[in-house]
Amino acid sequence: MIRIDLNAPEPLGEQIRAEIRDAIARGETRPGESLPTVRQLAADLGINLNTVARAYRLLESEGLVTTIRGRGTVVRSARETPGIAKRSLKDRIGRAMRQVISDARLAGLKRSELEKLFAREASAVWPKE
Amino acid sequence: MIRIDLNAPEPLGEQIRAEIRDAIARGETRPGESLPTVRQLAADLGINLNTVARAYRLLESEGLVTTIRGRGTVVRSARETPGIAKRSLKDRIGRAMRQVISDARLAGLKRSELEKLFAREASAVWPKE
DNA sequence: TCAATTGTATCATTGTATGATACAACCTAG
DNA sequence: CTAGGTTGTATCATACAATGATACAATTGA
Repeated sequence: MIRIDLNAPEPLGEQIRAEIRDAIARGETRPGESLPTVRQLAADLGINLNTVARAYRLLESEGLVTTIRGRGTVVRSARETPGIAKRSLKDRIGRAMRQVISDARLAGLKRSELEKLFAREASAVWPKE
Repeated sequence: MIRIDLNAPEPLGEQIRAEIRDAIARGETRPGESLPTVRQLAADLGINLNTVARAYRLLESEGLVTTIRGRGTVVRSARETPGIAKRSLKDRIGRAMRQVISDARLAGLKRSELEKLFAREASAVWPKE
């Protein structure tokens, strides 16, 4: 179940992409499972079908889904890890993490609160460890 | 010292804003300290002065800095916390955190790696605890 | 085969980001 | 007190990205 915020500053397509990426990372939608059709999801969200289609194509270019005209879009199974240098990867994640933490601090969150939040979300993504 | 990436997908103004927010949250730039002038920073970064000016105005609207024409822009002292409901606030931070974690997972980071990364960045923002 | 279903391509419209340029407020040397 | 320099601001133009309307193409299945 995908939800977006029509008034958010983030583009609709980006929101859709992020939601689906997240659902896949958490294992909520599993390999082989079909995503809603572009028309279906567009109707549900009240937006244009092209916006959904573009989000799906982004996900395909990331290797997360496979889409075939006439059949639909399906979550791919264990994708081959793309050959990105781990150095720059960690840098990118690190910058994003830093921004979230700075925001939390400026917003007045306590460190312990943020730690709890982090632990909860991390456990949702890595359930077993 | 503020650095931006001219090729990044994020808008230049947003990058500047984020960098300065971060520097303030970490205490690298302290209350009373002056930011570079719009022309100075624009020249350093090789961009238009308006882009810097707009970023500064965003920061002012957030209550992080005060700017006076003819004098410059200065980091504000302990700002009064804006009256945002803590509920929606935590939701917002939570969503951002979730996205970072999902990204890390899909990128192949191990949970332990991400935890180290989190701890490091958190300590930079809350040095004493 | 033919209709229904699915994604794709094309074009127009709107809004945002950035930049060029001119203006206004402030400060300080003299 | 005044002139010139310094600082931020306002206005306008342009480029690009995001979204949407509409028509097209590939696949499926009765």
